[in-house]
Amino acid sequence: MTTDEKVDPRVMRTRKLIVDAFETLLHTNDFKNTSIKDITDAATVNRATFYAHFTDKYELLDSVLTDYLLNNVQGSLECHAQLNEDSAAKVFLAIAKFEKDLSITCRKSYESIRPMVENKIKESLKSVFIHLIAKQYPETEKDKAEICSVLLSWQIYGACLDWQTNSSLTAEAYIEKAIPFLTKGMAALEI
Amino acid sequence: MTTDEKVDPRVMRTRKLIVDAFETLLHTNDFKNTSIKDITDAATVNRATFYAHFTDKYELLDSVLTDYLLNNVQGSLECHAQLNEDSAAKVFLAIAKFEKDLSITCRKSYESIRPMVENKIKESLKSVFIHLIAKQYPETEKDKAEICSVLLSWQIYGACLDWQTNSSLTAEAYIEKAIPFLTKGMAALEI
DNA sequence: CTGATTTTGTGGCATACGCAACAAATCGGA
DNA sequence: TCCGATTTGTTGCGTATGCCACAAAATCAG
Repeated sequence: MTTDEKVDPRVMRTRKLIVDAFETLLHTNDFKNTSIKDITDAATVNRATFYAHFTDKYELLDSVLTDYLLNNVQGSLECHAQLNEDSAAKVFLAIAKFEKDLSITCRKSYESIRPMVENKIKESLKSVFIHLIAKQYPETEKDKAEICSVLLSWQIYGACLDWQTNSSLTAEAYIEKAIPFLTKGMAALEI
Repeated sequence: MTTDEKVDPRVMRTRKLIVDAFETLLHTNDFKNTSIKDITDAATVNRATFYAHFTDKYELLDSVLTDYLLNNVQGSLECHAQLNEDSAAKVFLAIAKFEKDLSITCRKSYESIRPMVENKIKESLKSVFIHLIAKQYPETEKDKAEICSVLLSWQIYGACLDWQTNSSLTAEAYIEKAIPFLTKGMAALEI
């Protein structure tokens, strides 16, 4: 499944230098005021080399977010997970943790990257649900599975945002109250 | 004084990778049982690249020791230091600390590298004293200055070793008792 | 708005590094 | 002792990175 073509060690190394420097910079600098030169200087990498890896800083950010979501959100589910209250709750908690971590890691940048983060999260959630549905209800038509996944991802992200801004409950308590509304929607897959 | 020719960032980087990996390896591996491949694997650097930086692992060790001594022993003296009891004591304490640090850092390797360490320390001490003498007694003939420096360096290294193995005094107390013997020798420079 | 300055991409050329292969040297066990 | 297996240096070639210069775009001060 995972393409493990051998990668030149130099490529991995400079990529890591760039990503690490980027993440460190976001602790103290606003994303939108961070130039490519700032990043490459911090990474002790030539500016031209940056462009051999990423087209611009947005692609770099995207890559960082993708990696993190892959490891933490999609990784929060066992490979044999089912689509049910349990997995929905796990995903909710993973997203909540992800946003908290990110708001700390990126301090100064969080507001300017939030829209991109929101998109990435919903993409990631959609991907998770499509995968689960295809495994559990293989006969479901593609459109239906996609729409169901999109709706679930919007619900969960919306719930997460609401929890952060309006709720005084713990994440666990919040999702428990929200679960019924999610499962009712999922049930439509059974028809 | 210090030659600050611009160095290719790649050279600095891989050199640091090699040195860092080497120091880390010495925590757990005996120097004499550590192969070049062990070092380059830990450094994620190609074996051929190692030979572009060092001729063998002895030169690597030498380089590490030289750097450390330059920063810690020779650096323990102000640039305007005089050759007197005070500077001799400072150098003694710096060497004592150096050997202690090294015995911790190199755990498993300390015994197998000790002879090399001893030579490097005495070279470093000799260099320090020659420098001090040349500054303070510029008219001293070269041979005399060298001989005096050699004798001082052997005295001090011997004192350090004796303190480590036989003495229960603190380093500060030990050197205080030893100082008179050093200064008597130094006095011969004034003749 | 204008002009100056900074940032952004891109390209060519020089250099350092990765890789595979090799012979010589060293090591370790019958 | 000898033989197989590592380790050691070395080489040629392909690739990634560094460096420099340049023009276009973006930013900023007046």
